Amino acid sequence: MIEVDQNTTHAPQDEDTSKRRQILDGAREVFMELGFDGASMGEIARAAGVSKGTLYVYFTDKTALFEAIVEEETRTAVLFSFDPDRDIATNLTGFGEAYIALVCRPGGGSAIRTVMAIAERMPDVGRRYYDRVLEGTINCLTTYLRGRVEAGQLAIDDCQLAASQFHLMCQATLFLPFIFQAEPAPSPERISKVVASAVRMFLANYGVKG
Amino acid sequence: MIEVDQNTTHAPQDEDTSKRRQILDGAREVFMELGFDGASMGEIARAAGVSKGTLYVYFTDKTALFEAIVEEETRTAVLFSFDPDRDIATNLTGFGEAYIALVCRPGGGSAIRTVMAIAERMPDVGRRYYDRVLEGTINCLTTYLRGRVEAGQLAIDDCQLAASQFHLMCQATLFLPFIFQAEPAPSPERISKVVASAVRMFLANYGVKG
Amino acid sequence: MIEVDQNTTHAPQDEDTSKRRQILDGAREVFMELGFDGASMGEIARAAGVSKGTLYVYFTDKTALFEAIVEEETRTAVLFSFDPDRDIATNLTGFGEAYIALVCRPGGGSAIRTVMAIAERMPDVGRRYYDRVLEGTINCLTTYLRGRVEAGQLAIDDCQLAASQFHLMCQATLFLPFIFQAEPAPSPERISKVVASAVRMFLANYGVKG
Amino acid sequence: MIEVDQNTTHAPQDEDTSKRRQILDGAREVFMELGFDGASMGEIARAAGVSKGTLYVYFTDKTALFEAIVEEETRTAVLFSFDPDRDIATNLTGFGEAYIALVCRPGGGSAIRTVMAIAERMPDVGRRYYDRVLEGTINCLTTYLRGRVEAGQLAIDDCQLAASQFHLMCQATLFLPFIFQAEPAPSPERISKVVASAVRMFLANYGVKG
DNA sequence: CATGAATGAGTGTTCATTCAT
DNA sequence: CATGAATGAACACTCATTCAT
Repeated sequence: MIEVDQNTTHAPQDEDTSKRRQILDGAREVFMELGFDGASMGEIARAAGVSKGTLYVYFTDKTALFEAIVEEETRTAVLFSFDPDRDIATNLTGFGEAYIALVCRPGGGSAIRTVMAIAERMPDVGRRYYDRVLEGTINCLTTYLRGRVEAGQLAIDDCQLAASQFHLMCQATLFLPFIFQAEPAPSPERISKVVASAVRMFLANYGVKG
Repeated sequence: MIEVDQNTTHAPQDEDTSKRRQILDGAREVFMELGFDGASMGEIARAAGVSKGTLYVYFTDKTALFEAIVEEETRTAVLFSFDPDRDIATNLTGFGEAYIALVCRPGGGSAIRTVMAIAERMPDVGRRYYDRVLEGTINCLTTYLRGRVEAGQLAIDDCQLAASQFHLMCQATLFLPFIFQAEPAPSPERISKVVASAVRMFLANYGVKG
Repeated sequence: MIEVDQNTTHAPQDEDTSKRRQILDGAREVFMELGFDGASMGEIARAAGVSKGTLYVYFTDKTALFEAIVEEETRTAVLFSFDPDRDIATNLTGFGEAYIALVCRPGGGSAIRTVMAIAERMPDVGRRYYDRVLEGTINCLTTYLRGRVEAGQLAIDDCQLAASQFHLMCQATLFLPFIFQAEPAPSPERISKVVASAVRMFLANYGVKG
Repeated sequence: MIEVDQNTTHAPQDEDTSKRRQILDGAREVFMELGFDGASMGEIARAAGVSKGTLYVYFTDKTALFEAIVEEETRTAVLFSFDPDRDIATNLTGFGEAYIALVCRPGGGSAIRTVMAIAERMPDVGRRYYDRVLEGTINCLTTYLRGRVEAGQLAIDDCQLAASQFHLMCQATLFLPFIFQAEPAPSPERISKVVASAVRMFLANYGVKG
């Protein structure tokens, strides 16, 4: 009758029980495909391979589960690196191509779409996602640019603005048609061309002449 | 006995019965605030000031009502004009500032957000909206640019790409934080500054030197 | 200002305005096909070629309209006649074949089915229909049989029972499979055979020997 | 306070969870009283003592629940037995009285009525019910008759037809008035008289003389 | 009288959530 | 802890009925 529970370490309060992982993975899949409202807890349970009840052991409600997914998404955001040994054009091109390939791959825009969709009703979620992922990406670039400015290789007044400009230019003709389902994912060649054009424009304006 | 009534037909088949307008207005409000799934027909009826049943007299189902809203949104899309008597920088600045003021005003991004959110499940709606509104806007600019190229005032290889680049650059640091609720609507001053920077960069690259 | 209404005879209180007829005809069609609950007033209005509102000018509600249909159905019930100049077998055969052909033709069982379906919830309707149509048909036969008994041509104790027996025997293997959609409407040949067998059995039992 | 519960599995996948039984019982009651269209899922839930949602755990929709009821009704169809040691008249009388007592008892015609009512819109349901219940009953009798024919005790050409004739004759003056609510359930005495008359007529025609 | 626009109670169905086991 | 049966509030949608014209 006495039950000695030696298994204290596998309690769900642990941040990463395998069950919790399963749920997060299943939930991401469903939420990203169907959006917050379109996703049902039943579907999520099925995708995660757990019972519906278990969902509520780890997350208080649908919203909390969704927030956890988005939160995680912000932590897994890809870090872009810049190689100081290579020239600016190469670094910008590498960054631009990697970024566009990432967001314009099938499913690549799901998180952006899903979070943007809910941002009005869950402003905190929207803001956190923007700050960590989009602004994070841009900040990465901002920091790189600032370094080049300090090294006298670029002439930029507002590096943050410049980073945002470059970030957006790389998407020209690519991201919006893709995410609105007006066009399929762009080919690597098309991406190269667009990013090359962005790099050219960027350096034409911010490059140090001579 | 004589009754002068030029609007004798109160039939719902009329394209613009006041009831139909009421419904469209109420529905737009609710759909744009809550998204397709988040909006309920009851809420829409309340917002429109009609009964739930009446909704179904004018629209076969929720989807049809939503599509009608989006359709209308594409028709009310603002047309941007370019004045051939003014110089390119002025025209670009005017376009950029008007566009950003439009989409970054409170509620200005709702349609984009709402349609983008549903684009995966309703690809036709997404595509039509993109084609008519976003591409429509860009095409407007493309045409203008092409004219200037032919007039020898600009040196652009791919005018469509250039238009998209400008269109996106104008949004730098503004639209994404706004739509993700990370920042409030930008001030006219901030818009001016960002658009001015975009114009500068655009002309630095595509302007004809001399 | 004075309006002399000479058209007093076409008011809806008249038992047979053409509008009333139209409605009854449309309603019969729809009720008989879909049953009381399955039929909608909208469908009936469409079938009758009048507006929904008009339905309520002539009938207080759906139930009253249904009752009027059934009532009418009882009045249009076919009268079967027996020819005293022909022999009993011929008369019974004629009656049997006519009756089965009537109820086993496509749509012929609709009234029976529809009224039977509602009889528990509208007992008056069920009883009246039974009394007037089914019992009416049997009474017709009963009267004929009674005449033959009095004429010494048949030996029947309970003529009503005998009439009902004959009425049912004629349906053997035909009506139930037909109305349950287990078999299509029987061929005239099959009907002949079954009725002939019923006549034979009937006379074998009730016929006067010698 | 002590609860003995040997049925520890409360899973709905079990073919006969008590909940499933409860639902079937409640649904039968409501469907048989009000018909398919007249019955509402809410009413059924109330009658079954479960929530509306639970209905959908066990049955995919209203139609499936209805079909399950009818299916079950066909399986519970009474089997009639004939005792070879007793004479034909006794066997026929036993069968006839049992059958009429069954279908003319209060509620005894509900299934027939309900299924017949829906047969046009759900032909499969109608056909299956007819085949299994009505034809099943008649086949039972057919088989018995065929045996007697082979034993030289009856002279019947078409045993199926003869069985159907007997089956129907037993109902004479009883079933139709009962199901149309024109008369209450018949007394055993009345049933006896009618069945006796049917047996007499049947043997007068098909009996072997001598 | 005839209309059909409008209603709102009601329908079948789904789903986030709870809880006994 | 994990389950999944059970719930009930909410949903999209239908329809008998009303009423201004």
